[in-house]
Amino acid sequence: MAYAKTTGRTSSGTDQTGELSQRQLEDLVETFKVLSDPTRLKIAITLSKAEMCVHDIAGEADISESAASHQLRILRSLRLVKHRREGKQIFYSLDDHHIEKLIHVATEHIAER
Amino acid sequence: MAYAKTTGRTSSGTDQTGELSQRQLEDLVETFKVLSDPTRLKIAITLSKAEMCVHDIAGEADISESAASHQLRILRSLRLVKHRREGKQIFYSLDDHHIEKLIHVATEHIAER
DNA sequence: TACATACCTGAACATCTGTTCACATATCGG
DNA sequence: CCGATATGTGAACAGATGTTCAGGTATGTA
Repeated sequence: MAYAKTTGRTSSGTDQTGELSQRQLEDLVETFKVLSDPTRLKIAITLSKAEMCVHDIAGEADISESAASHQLRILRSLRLVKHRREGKQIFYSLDDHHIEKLIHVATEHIAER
Repeated sequence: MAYAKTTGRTSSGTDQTGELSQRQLEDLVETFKVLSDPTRLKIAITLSKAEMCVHDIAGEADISESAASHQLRILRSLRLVKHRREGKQIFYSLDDHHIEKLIHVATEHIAER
C-alpha cells in the first residue's frame, strides 16, 4: 500500500467529467485501508473519545506498545492523528472529523444489514 | 479476512455502554476492507452510476472477467451488490446506499487534506 | 444434441501487511 | 552523567489477499 509519507500532494481537483483520477482513487483506497485493520480501527475509535498516551492506547487495543507505535506512525503519516508531548509521554488524539463520520456511517451500515 | 459467507448474523444491537462488541468491530473492519481495494472500489463507484454486466465491469475496472467475477462474489457475499439475470447476461448494481455515502465522505476527506 | 456465449470457481503464485523482537532514541529525576 | 521510563524503528517472519490460469457451469440458438 505504501502508506503516504507526507508527500506534498500535487493536485487533486475534481475533474469536470465526474470521473476520478488515478490519484484520487488511490487516496480513497488509502483512506479506507487505514480503517480496515482491527488494531487501527480500535485506536481510531478510542482516540475519537479521548486523548491518550501510547501505553494506554496499547492497553485499549490489546497489543504491544511496539505494535501500537508502528500503527500510530501510519495514522500519523496520513494525518489522522496528532500528538502532543508532555514530559516523557506523548499524547495522541484524532485529527480528522471525517474519520468519525466514516465510522458513523459504517456503523449505521452494519446495523442495518 | 474471511469475507462473510452470508452467515445468519446472531445479534448486533448497540450495547448501552457505548462500547463496540468484538462482532461489531469485525463488521466495521470488513466494511472498510471491501472498499480498500482499488478494483472493488472502482467496481463500487461504477455500479453506483449504472447497472452493468460482468464483461463491462471488467472493462471499466480494467481487469480480466475472471478477476471481476472473483471480486463481484466478495461484493455479493457482503450484500453490497445485487444481480439480475437477463438471458445469458447477469447485471450487477449497487445494493447499499451506505456505500455511496461512505465514498462521498471519504471523497470530501481526501479533497481537504 | 452440439456449439457458442457469459459467467463462475479452485488452486497456485507473488505480493503485501501486521506483529514480534531486539535495539535505538528521548526525557526526566537524582 | 546515570538509570529509569516512554516511545520509536528496522529486519524478519507468518498470515492474508488479488490475480492468473485452467477448467467448469448455465443459458440460448440452431
